[in-house]
Amino acid sequence: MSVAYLEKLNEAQRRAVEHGSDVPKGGPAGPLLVIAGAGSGKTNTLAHRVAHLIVSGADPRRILLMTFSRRAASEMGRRVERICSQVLGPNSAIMTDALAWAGTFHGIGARILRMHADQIGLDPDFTIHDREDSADLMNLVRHELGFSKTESRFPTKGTCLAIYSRAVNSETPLDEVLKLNFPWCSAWEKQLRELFATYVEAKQAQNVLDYDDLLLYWAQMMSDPILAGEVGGRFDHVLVDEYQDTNRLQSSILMAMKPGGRGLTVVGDDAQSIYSFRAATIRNILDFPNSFDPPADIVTLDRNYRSTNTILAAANGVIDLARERFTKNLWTDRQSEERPRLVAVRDENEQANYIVEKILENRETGMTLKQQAVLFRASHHSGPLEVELTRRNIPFVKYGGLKFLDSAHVKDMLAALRFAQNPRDRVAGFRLMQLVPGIGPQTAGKILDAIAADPEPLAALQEIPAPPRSGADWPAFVDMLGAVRGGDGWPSEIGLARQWYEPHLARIHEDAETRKADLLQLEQIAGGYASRERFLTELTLDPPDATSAESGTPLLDEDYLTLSTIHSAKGQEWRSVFLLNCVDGCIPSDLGVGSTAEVEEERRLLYVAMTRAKDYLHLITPQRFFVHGQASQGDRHVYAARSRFIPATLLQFFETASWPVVAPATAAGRQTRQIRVDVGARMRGMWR
DNA sequence: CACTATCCCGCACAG
DNA sequence: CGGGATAGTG
Repeated sequence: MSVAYLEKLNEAQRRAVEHGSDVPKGGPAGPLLVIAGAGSGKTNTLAHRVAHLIVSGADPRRILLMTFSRRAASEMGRRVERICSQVLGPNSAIMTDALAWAGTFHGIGARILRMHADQIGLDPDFTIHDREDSADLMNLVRHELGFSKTESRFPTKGTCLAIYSRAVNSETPLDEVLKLNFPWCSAWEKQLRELFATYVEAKQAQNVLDYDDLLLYWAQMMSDPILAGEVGGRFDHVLVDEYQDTNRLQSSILMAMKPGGRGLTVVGDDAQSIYSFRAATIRNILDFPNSFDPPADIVTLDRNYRSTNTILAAANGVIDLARERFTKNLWTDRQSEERPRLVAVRDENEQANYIVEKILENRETGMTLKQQAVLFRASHHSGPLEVELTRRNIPFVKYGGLKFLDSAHVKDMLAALRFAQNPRDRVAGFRLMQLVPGIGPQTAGKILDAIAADPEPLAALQEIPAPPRSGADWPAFVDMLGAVRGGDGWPSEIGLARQWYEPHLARIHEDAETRKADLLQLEQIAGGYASRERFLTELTLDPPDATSAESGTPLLDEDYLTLSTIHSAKGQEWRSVFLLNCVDGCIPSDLGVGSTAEVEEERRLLYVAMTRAKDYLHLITPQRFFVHGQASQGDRHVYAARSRFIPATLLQFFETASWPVVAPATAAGRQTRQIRVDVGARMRGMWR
């Protein structure tokens, strides 16, 4: 079959798209691995493959497409639809249910678990804990077991959860996880085991699942042959994007869904693997071909359509120094005279000034803000820049870091809704009750204990005598829960919760007014969902990931600059990219230099950042850093050196510069003189 | 027992 | 700097 849409693809892309086309009626082909380098048209190829399957007769309702984020899933859906409608006509009935099963592993897991809840002894009304909720529950259990008062310090709730999560996601026994990833916690193995056992029991008693459970329960479910057949048999084709960032548990699920690999396609790039902290392992992608007999077919996309040859040369230079590599270098025919720039500035404030100046210069030449982005390793690195952008009235949207849902008042509101949804959810109830004046941890705990055993916990709550010091606030609280639970439907019930909450908000927070605006925004968002359950689930699995300078979301037609962590920039591209803090300590992060594997991942992170750029790339190296943990105007600082991932041998790929450009030193030039010898770095170098 | 004041440790990336 | 444990007060 020769179809117009195939002609726009290059030879390798086309092989990936047409793989298995000889199988009749769009039936499942053998397993396929697509190694897709940065900017190689991966999303487009995958979209074409899905569309091609549909056009060839596959049922779109029987296609499962798993992406790394929800955003990627909906983008894929749009593209597939566009391609299909070109071929089949805009009103073709086949598309009405197009890609009903596109989403993240976690989102799909939640959906499958609710569908089969009764078959695996799960209450389908379960609520889902996000990471913070999970940590809170871990903390409750930690207290209960008396581990918060141990003589030497017991690991914090976050560390406990990280250990637990790592063990689950990497399918590794606890002792090994401790030895490999958390050696400083090894002494607590016995206590941790007890903690985790109690944590699991608590989750079950409370009818809550955490992120890991969505995968774990799904994987466990697949060990039953009947259920495995049912779930796996629901899909003819299973396609997974960003396969380099999946973990053992996810690959187990996949193998259980499609044991022979028929209908299975995975796409990824080992050079862009940056999620090992979530237990992702590139073994998944490397071992994929030989997990099957006969082995999977492999298609490699190594032509880059995104970046200029000079940017690509620099990026290839960086990744060439990686200890282990499995993919070939990318190539392009986009010629450019301009090499990427490596710019030394005095400190983070100068870095902000430099970037603002260049961004405005770019805009003068016709490049919109939307075509430009500033990337960074850690969310807080953009602090000084955000201040400067705000001061100069440059609109921006920031991805990554502190989120809308993390603020206390939003969490309070969600706790109210979640407790109404699932009154056995102790984390929600515990948080919520303490908002009532006169109720603290003790009272809240006792009330939760008292209602926990009752099959109708909210009814039991009505019967409980008001705590002595809570006065009229108690009946108001109980009434609110009843009203929200049995209220006149979604989304009006969120208004009931807000009306109850507002006086408490005003009492607890100084800046109640701005927080109130957030709650109204939450209510707006809530209106877009069909039910309370859907709202809570979707919000937990797909939290809004951007914050903007002004309150509220910026208008879509407005021009704005993108600020993003490198992790959140995955899969994206801009004409001009600036990378902040390209120095040792930031890239690699000083927290990530413990093992070779960690350092190698930091290198890939730099590679991912560099390959986001189409035409212009600036790596900024501030030479002086103000250290954390001092007053905002304090001047304790350290000197930083250029990232170790750009050694002298790679300087040939860059245009190096200092900024601001200074006049030759004069007697008065003392304050602006450039650093000529980084003595601090040399001294440190003596020991490495 | 709730609530506030103080001191100390540890710290990213995110579904 | 900010969460969290701890001490002190009403």
